[in-house]
Amino acid sequence: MTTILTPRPDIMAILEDRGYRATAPRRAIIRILERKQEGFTAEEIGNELPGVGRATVFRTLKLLLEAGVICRLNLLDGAPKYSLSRVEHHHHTVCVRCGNVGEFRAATVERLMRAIGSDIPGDIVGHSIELYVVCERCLETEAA
Amino acid sequence: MTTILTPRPDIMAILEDRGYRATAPRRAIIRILERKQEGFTAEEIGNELPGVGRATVFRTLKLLLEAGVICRLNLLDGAPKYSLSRVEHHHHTVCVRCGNVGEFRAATVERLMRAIGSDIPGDIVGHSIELYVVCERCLETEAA
DNA sequence: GGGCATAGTGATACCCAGTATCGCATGGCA
DNA sequence: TGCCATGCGATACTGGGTATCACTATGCCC
Repeated sequence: MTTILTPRPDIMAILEDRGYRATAPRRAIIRILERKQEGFTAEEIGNELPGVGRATVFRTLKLLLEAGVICRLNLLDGAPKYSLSRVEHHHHTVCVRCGNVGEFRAATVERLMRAIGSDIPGDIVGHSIELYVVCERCLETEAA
Repeated sequence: MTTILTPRPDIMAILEDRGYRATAPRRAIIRILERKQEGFTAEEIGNELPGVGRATVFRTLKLLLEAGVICRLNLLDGAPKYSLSRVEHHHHTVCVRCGNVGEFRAATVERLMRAIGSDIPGDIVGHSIELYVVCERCLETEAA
């Protein structure tokens, strides 16, 4: 096993650690989303696996979400998208033209959130930050 | 006109300025959401106005969204909610227990976002920040 | 390796938020 | 007062996600 060295070890192992079985549909879904670089929809995954039921795709994405392996984010119009979490805690950039998703980390953000927390009544349990951008690729296409 | 002094002038007037007619259903919807303090769903509005069609509720909410009179946000589970924008630019707190929505403003956030923008490829066109909280009321209920 | 309990599966029907369509109604201006 | 574009309600549809249910396959124990 070399998983100790990789930032994202065998995803199936993460689910097994949580008591879930390593079934063929789960392996297939994981294999596909491991290759996705830019966010994906449940439908996309389903389309690449005609043998796997729609319900199973959603069930598996839900497990991965709970395990923190993937995260769910909203495009500006509210359409949902998933993305592999490559680093522990991060936020997303979403291109408003092509929908591509990027990750960023900023320690300042976390510090700021804690600071804001002290000004707000109640307990802060989490936050979500999305940066809407026009990505470099889309800027180039538009310039042309 | 006293609109200059009030933070939220006659909402119907805002739509009329944008070329939309002041119809009875629109007035009714606006009258209801003006009284909502804590975020609301489209369904809620529809339920309070049995005479108004579902499509009209969504159409009107869309106009108000485009005019910046209300904003749309997502609960942790992705369920959508609307809230009246009382101040120009702001962010939301969402109680993960009861779903109530609050507003907050923090100049630091805006400065930070600009700072982060310079580290990110592409053009930043907007951002959305949601703080997930357990609100004071829910904390009290849980303590009891 | 074989048998078995149970977790997981696909099909299907359903739910909810939101949109498209379409013939009818109404606001606002002349 | 009449006209007609804008807006309306009803309805059917879409897309994302969940519940149900009879069947299947995983993984554990022998």
